[in-house]
Amino acid sequence: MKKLTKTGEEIMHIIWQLNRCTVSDIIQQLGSPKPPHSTISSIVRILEKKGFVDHKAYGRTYEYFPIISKKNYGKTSLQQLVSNYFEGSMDRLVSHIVEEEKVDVEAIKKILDEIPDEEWK
Amino acid sequence: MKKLTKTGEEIMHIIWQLNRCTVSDIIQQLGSPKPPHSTISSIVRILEKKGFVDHKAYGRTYEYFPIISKKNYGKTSLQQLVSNYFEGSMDRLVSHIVEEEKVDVEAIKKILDEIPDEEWK
DNA sequence: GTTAAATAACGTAAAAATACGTTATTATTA
DNA sequence: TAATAATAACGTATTTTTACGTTATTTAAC
Repeated sequence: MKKLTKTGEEIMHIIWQLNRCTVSDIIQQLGSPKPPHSTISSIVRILEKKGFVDHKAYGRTYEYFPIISKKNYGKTSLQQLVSNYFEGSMDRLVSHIVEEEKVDVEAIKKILDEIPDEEWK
Repeated sequence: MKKLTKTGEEIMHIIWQLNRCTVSDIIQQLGSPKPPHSTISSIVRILEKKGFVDHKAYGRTYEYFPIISKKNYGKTSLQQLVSNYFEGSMDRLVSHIVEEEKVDVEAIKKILDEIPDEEWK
């Protein structure tokens, strides 16, 4: 799976949220100053070329929709991060989170307890 | 902190590992077919421009070294990932890891138990 | 209906990343 | 030491990303 660039990722988040949207819909979500329509248009076209979105034409207007889900992209990114910065070990990542990210151990234990048995692998 | 591109990141990993190195040192670490010296040279120069490495000149040769640590970059990347794909919550990330990444709950509990008290925040 | 404003995608300019040829200097060898 | 090979950074060509101007179509207003 190709990697999103900074701007591409920003726009993808909006597309993921709206699910099906035109370029104008995307611009509406962006804060001021609003970029020109053409700017967002070309970013979306590149996202399509890279395989992140596809479109359906309604008359002259394109409605874009994601073909790679946010969940899927996030999952892949996580795996890549772990592979690159945590020796490929999710265990190490968890250690890091507890030791460096100020996440309370008890909170995590509680999370673990809330997970139904069937998902325990 | 600027984001590494795919190639940039690949080279950074080698620089992190070697710690101080010339362009030739980097090429030596790369598998065949070896890219031209000039290719790696320009990637490293861009890494320097972006603030990931700096260099010290020894005669005509530059010795490069990281000025952003692997640990630091990984940490920042993790935070960004969590912010973008796990609602900014490390807790949610941990849930995901347990539920979707086939990491055994008992293994994590063991990790938690091994962390000394002082680090429990 | 005709004009004006809004909105569409397209093409392309500008900037950044990728990739290498070229040239200069250093090291090797005969 | 002269010729050759190896190795350096630099400059630049190519591709990709970023960003908009332009033109065409649609919608709104009169």
